[in-house]
Amino acid sequence: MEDQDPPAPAAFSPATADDVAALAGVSRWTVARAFKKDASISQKSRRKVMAAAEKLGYVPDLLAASLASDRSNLVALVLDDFENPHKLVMLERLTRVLSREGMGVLLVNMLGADAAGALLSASQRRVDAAVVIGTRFDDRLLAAALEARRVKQLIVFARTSAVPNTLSIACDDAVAMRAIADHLLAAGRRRPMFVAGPDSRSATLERKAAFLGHWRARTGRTPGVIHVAGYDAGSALAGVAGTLAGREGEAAPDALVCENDIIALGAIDALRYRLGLGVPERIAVTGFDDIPLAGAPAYGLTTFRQPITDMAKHLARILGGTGRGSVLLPGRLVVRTSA
Amino acid sequence: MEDQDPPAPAAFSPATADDVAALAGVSRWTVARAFKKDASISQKSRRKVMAAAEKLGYVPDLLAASLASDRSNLVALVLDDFENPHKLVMLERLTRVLSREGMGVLLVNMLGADAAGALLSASQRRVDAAVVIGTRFDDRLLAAALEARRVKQLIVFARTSAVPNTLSIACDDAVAMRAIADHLLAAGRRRPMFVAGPDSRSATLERKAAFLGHWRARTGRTPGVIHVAGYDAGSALAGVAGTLAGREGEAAPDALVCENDIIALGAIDALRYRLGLGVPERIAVTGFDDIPLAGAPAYGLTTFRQPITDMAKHLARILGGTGRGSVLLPGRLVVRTSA
DNA sequence: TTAATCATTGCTCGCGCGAGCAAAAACCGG
DNA sequence: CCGGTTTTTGCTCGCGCGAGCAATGATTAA
Repeated sequence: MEDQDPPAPAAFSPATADDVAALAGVSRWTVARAFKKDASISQKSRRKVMAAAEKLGYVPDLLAASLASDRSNLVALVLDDFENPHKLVMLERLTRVLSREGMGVLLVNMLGADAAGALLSASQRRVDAAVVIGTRFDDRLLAAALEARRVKQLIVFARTSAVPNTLSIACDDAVAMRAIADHLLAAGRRRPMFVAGPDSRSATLERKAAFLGHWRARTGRTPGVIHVAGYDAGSALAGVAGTLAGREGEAAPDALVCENDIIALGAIDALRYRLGLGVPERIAVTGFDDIPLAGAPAYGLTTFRQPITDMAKHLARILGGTGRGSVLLPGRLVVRTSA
Repeated sequence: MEDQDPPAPAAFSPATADDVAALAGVSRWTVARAFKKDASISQKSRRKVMAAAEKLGYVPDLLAASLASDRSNLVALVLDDFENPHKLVMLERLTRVLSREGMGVLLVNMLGADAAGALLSASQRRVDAAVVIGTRFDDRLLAAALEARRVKQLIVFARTSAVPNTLSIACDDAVAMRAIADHLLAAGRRRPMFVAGPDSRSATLERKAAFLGHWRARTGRTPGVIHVAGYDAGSALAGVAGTLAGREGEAAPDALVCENDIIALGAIDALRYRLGLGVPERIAVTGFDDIPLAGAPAYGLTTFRQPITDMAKHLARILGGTGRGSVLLPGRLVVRTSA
């Protein structure tokens, strides 16, 4: 007797719908219907099926289902920036909302802006849609990639998009930047500068354009711009410190409007620890995104919060069939101590 | 003539191996071989096939391949904590390394510690393995979930695991905490406290145990412990401020050893902005993970960096078939100004 | 030149399920 | 109890590909 080994779990082969059907005494398709909402099936058979399924530990195989139908209930989330903690917040919301709708999330790292490769690997898994969440990627790059490898649907998240055949779900940057500009004006700031990331050619200059445009409209003057070398705090620190070193009086800004929170934190550090300028006494600083650390007392960053949950819900609606076009959702200015 | 509309891209149906085979004048299986490394195929046919594939924009359908074989080349990454930016670093490394090996990443949000649900949705997509990256999840929970829904392989990442049939890839916490303790001792600190997260029952107490044990071994005294309410900076701030308020002299610690960087940042803020205690003059603070912001001048956090890339590579090796057991990789103490 | 050997190619069968329709069963008023 | 409905159930076919073997052609030793 060799009853020593436990029933080798490695050799276990999961139950199929046929197994359940046999046990429940119905056909395979009745089993399928039992697992489908709004299916035409009697309470009695559904109960029978569910009992049998429970006993066998059966769950429908989504892979086979994807192959048979042409929906995979899988969406690719394509990311090109893992330095901004705000991306993590987005991932959390998106995975939460999408999984509640029964959709899976394929996370794709868009290394070195290889949009084509990213969308390719997504399409190989038959994703229902690819959602691009990024700052660096270029619209033209995306358009080309979209043309070459057809993902059924391309959705640009947290940014507007000029790519045709593309939906965009974003927060209204123009409104946001106006709110920031008005807040600074109301606080008596008169010589702001905009601190942007390196990708001057990409669509992230939307915030920049909105801010500069609104400020000019209200004051007649166009603020200067600092481009830092990367979307990380270190680059922002170096860039801001380098640009502002030695500026005094009217040549020095009295506010820095930053493209996002990470850059803003770097800017604050540059002002305080490199230039010895008080924030907000001498220079006000604003960010964008409201990352978790923005609220830390060390920074107290005044920033703008995007309605991520609403955006995620809208995405789910689009993927679910309800919900139609691109949207621009309103966000909210979060005033803290930095401005 | 209605050549006005471009060939509707929506109706486009991707080429299959059969299409390529027809165009190249070979059989479907020769096409498959052309796309497989180390397959038995002549140079000539491979070139023919590749040319035809290029022309049709064919790429193998991984979904169908997964169904036919029993490898999906899909790995579930199960996360239960999206507040720690370090998780984003891990995601970046893991997606990068795994995608280079041809594996896809399914991101699963383990909401409310629902390990069973998370593993279930992973298994429904036939993942080759589920990689759990978390702080909150409980080993028993995991064991139960593993039992119920068999994922072929369960791998615990960045933590050791006592669950049977499980592999673990982690940094050696014991060595790490010893390094931190020794560093503090060398700097003359004598009354440290450990700042831990809320999950006293979970396996994250490994770091705590390692630190307390080593400190006791070297000094004969057991440091106190502060449990904060959550793994976020706000909770850490509140918890540390609340616990230390009013302590003076010998009753006050001269060092706070924190379970991770997020808690450490909250602790620093508590000391500086609530208690008015200088860091590191009055109290030294250490963290764990070396998140990007740890190096910001506002904090200058002394911390411990895990070898994420090596850990990811080891994971890829395990999934690829080479690479066998659990590992404990060495990390590195990063000394900055906070301790 | 012939049989043996090897590289290369083709094929049968099935992975687990869904769409869409046909068959069966249940229901209903007269 | 019957024809007409409506609900419920079953079935054929195929999604795109892989495992593993059989067949084909190429190559070599005898």
